[in-house]
Formats: sequence, structure tokens, C-alpha cells
Amino acid sequence: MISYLSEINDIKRASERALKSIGLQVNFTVSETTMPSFGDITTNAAFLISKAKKVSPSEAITLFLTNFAPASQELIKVAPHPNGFINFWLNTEFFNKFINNIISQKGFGHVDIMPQKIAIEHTSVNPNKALHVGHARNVIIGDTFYRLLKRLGHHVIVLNYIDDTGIQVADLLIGFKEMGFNVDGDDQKFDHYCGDVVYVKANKVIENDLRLKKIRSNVLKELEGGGEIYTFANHIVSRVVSEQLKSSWNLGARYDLLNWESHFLHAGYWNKVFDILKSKGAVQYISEGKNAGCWTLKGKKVLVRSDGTTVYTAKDLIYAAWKLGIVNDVFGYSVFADQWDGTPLMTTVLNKNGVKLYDSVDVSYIVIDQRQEPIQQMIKDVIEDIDPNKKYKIISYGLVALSKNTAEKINANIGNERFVHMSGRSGIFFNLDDLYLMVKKTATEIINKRNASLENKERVAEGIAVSAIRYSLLRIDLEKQIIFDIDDALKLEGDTGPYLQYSLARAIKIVEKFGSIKIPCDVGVLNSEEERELLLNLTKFDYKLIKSYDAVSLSTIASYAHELAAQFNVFYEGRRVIDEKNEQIRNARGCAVLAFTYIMNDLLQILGIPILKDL
RNA sequence: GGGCCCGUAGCUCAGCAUGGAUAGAGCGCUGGCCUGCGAAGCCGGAGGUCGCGGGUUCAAAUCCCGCCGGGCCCGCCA
Repeated sequence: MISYLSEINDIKRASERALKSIGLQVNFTVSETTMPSFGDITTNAAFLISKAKKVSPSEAITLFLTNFAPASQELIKVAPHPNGFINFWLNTEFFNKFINNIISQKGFGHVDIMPQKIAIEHTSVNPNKALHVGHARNVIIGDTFYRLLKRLGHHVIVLNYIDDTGIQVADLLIGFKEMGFNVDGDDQKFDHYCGDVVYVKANKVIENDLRLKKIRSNVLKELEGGGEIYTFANHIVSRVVSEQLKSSWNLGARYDLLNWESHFLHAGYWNKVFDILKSKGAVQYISEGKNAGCWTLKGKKVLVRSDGTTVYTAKDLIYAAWKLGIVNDVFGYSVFADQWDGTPLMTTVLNKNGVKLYDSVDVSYIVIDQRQEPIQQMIKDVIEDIDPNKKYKIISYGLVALSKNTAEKINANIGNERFVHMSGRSGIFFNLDDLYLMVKKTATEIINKRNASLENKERVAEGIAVSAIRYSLLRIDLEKQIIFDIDDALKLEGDTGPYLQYSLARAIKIVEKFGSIKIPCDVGVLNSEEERELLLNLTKFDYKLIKSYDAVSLSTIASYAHELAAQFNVFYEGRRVIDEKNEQIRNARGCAVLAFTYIMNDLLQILGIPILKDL
């Protein structure tokens, strides 16, 4: 497919040949320009020639150009700038080829990349509580990266790991078993009831009660063993997970498989993994010092305690090894739930009579918050050391905290602090479901004010809520801490998800009213700056996707989508389409608008933003 | 003490991968634009020592070093 990317690559190859024939091998760049007046693509090759050959910039340019012969010469005009840059303009033929391709295949189509088998794990929230806005960041990052991988043509499986044998679940169980909380819940959603009421209270009491602490450690042991308590836990945990899933699904996320910590333990995975670790020399036995009697990673991090039990990191290692096929899969599989997109969500089962489902992958991504990065880094080192053909990739993101204003709204007093970190234990968190309902309510109010006769108001308000929430978390760089503010979250104008939906809706309306477009398109008549900029940016679709993938930067796609939408809006305000008198121009603009709808549609799909024809 | 991340306009953020030519958005403030494809929009104005200092370079918001400020991690917890 011809695109901005294909031309950049062509110019790169041609420049390499040119430099080679001059006798140079230097690290030049071919990149986007900073301003429209500098052309569409630029290279710094002449600077480097000038320096290496000790000639003037203008001589360097001449030297370069006499040896420069791109394959698609007819699509590019070269425009050297006296100060030393060599700029390139993409010409009408290029844009016509691109636009006609998009229109004939109703979209951009295949992106050129080597497909891989990939697993991505995200969400993985302890099953004792509801998802809060911090978890939402994890879900949205994971789901969007999944959508990007999928769009690029990779074979992807989405995993969600349930730690059903941990201390948080144990606390919850004690709340039910020992403290008299009603297992049937009250009238709120079961995950909210467990997290907001039972767990918070149970944890507080247990921490100050020796008897209950003792019971808790027994519960923990029994959970790993799989007795009567485990059956009870299973019942509670499944209900919580089912409710958590509803929250994720609301945001447009989906999964392929649930993995349970208890299944890995009951299937005896640790011994298999431990054997491999020992045989590869990845673990060390410590015979003296404070870690005497323990097995460690890198001689530091304890994996197996002196009493022979394992620490939590061992479970992460088991899971990592299983994902990448370093240990064999012994599970059976069955359907856990049907999802909104029509796909089944599978779960492992311990009796292996189900079909084989999981085929180990070559690359595994895990989405985690920054606090867990060091330990995951250690796991990555160990795993990639054991099998260098496998890749264990970490996507980490900054924590989501609550602004002072937001904390006060959930009755948390934070004194003079500017923000507060969320904590399930102390009851300081902002539940995702609450956020969703609040944004939906605000959207409904706006709809009633501006577009009261709209059909499906409920569905539209939901679509707006999803877009606002997803976009606001995606537009911010992964590394950055987010201080969540509910008032900001309820703003639906400006650089927001609804802005993208709105621009696409406008474009779709034009396409509907336009009538039939004559093909092939000739967009050569669109020579105003705003028209050309729109066309140019459309051609950058695969360039931006690949950049986003390579750098694991979802804000790259978010800003690209925003930029495109803004350019479309400028075009929309400045140029008429349907009632344009000049038939040639009218048709060309119709082509541009149609191509915009295809590309924007694709981008919103990747961002997980619902496409609304009316809002 | 060791390590990781962040610092760009009053506020929230792009830009940094691969150094480049006039640093961009949104919110807020302010002045305009609906008898015309949807005003959740568009156009204009005010607002910037790119945390500070040094270094590399023809060229630094971008790379390197140091410092300051903010956040986080460093358990035989999970």
C-alpha cells in the first residue's frame, strides 16, 4: 500500500544508495517536517555530507542529488533548502493513488508487518473488590494495545490473571465466615459490596485481632490446598470476577482467557518451573547470612523460603513460563462467559478433558503499574535467559491518584496534600462504575439540551462515556502519573473523546447526503492549505500506527486522531462540499471526506471509541 | 544508602524514539462566527528563561553529566 510510510522508506533507501556512492556511511534521518512550508518529508543527509566531506551545504546538496534516485520518483518532488535541508514534496499523483486505494478497499487495509504470536495480560485485579479508576488505566492501556496489535496483523490472545489465593481474598472470606456479613450481599453490585463494605471492615478488624489473624493464615494454606474453604472461595471469587468483567466490558474491553492462581498451584506447576530454574542455573541456594536456607534470584530476591514455601514472585514466574511455553500446558478449557463482541471468554479447568486451547506464544506483554516494574524486570531477565527466543515485554504506567477535590467528594480527608494515592484497604478509591455512570449522566444532560429528539439516547450517552473515559486516559503518556479529577473527567469539549466522535459524525453526514462519488478521484484540484494538510495527514495512518507500536506509545495514536479530527473540522468550517458548484471540486472534496471517514473509523476502533452516527 | 519515572503557558497535556528551520493543543481568560454539510464546532487576542547549571554539536525541549523539586520501588508480605 502506498502511503507516507512507503515514501519515507523509499527516500531512506535511495538516500542510503546516494551516500554509499559518495563513499559515506552515516546515520542520517528521514522524517516529518516541522512546518508545511518545508515540504512533507525532510532529510538531514546534506548536513552530514557537508561535514564529512568538508564542503559547503550547497555543494553537499548537489553531490547528494546527482546520486539520488528513489524508486517512486514520479511521486516525489525534491526541494533543497539553501540552509542545508533537503525537503520533499509528495505530488498529486501520490495523493490520488492513496485516496483511490482507500476508497476502493473501503479503508486503509493491510499494514505491512511480520505477524507474531502474542499474549497480552492486563487487568489482573485482586478478586475482592470493584475496579477503580487506577485499574481502569490498566484495562484501557491493555485493551488498546491489544487492538493495535490486532490491527497490525498479529495473532493475539488476551489474558486476565485472577489471584484467588491471596491475602485479600482471605480477608474477604473471613468477613463472610467469621464476621457475619451476608453472602448474598445487599442491593449494590456484588464487587462493590465486597470491596467497599466487607473487605474494608474485615481487614481493619483482622489487623487488630490475633485470633482472626491465625484463622487467616489457615485460610491461606487451605486455599492453596483446595479443600472446603477453596470451594467457598471459588464461589465468592467467581461472582466478584463476573462483576469486574462487566465494568471492563462497559469500557469496550474483552479477554480470551481467565487464568487462576489456584489452578497453577493445584496443577503442581511450581516444581516443574523450579526444576527448570535449577537446571539453567537461574536460582541460587544461599547457605549463610540472613537468607540462609533460601533459594534466590540473582542471589538477592528470595524465591523459596527456608521452610520450603514460595514467595509471591514464584507465582509470577510460573505464569510467565506458562505463557511462553517454557512449561507445558496441562489445563483443560471451558467457557466462562459470553462477551459483548460475540466471542467466548474461556477459563482454564483442572480436569483436562476440554479441548486444547492455549498455544504458547513468542511474545508476551504484561500491563502493570510502575511499582511492580522492578520485580517484573527480574522475571523478564530470568525468562529470556532461559529461552532467548522468547520475549517478555513489560508495559508499565504511572499511578493514578485522586485530586484533593475528588478525594473530598468520596469523603476522604487528605489535609493539605494536593492529591492522595488510592488504597483498597483504607477505602480511598474512585470506583470505575461510578465514574462511568457520572459521565453517562452528564452526556445525557448535554444530549437533552442540544439534541433532544435524538433516538437511542441511552446508547449514545454510553458511547460518549466510553470515549471520554478511554481517551482521557490514553492521551497521557504511560510514564506519567495521573492525578484524576472528577470535574475534569466530566468535561466533554476540546481535546476529548467526544470531539473525535463528533468530527466523524459530521463527516458521515456529508457522505450520506453527498450522493454517488465518481471514481477514480482526482484530488489535484484541492490545493488550499487546509485541504492539502488533511490529505497529507490521512496518508500517515500506518506510519503513526507503527511508531505507536515500536515505542509502545498509545498517546501517539490519540494525538494523531485528535490532529486529524481538528484538521477535518477546519476543512469543514472553511470549505463547502455538498453544495459546491464546481463539479470537479465537489467530487474531490467528497473523496477526501469519504477517505477521512474510513481512516477515522479505523483509528477510533483501535482506541476503542464507539462510532456514533448521531450524538 | 541504592534504583526507576516525571518536571514544557495560570491549569491539564502533546512534541523527546531518529538533535534541525517560527515549541503545539485543550481548559481557563478575552473578542468574534449559526436564514449555509451538526456551534460537543471554527477564527482572532493575551499567556513560554521548555525546572536550574554545565557539557557534546554547525545546531539541544530532545543526547550526556551534576543539582533542585515531585512521585514510586528496594520484606523469608501478597
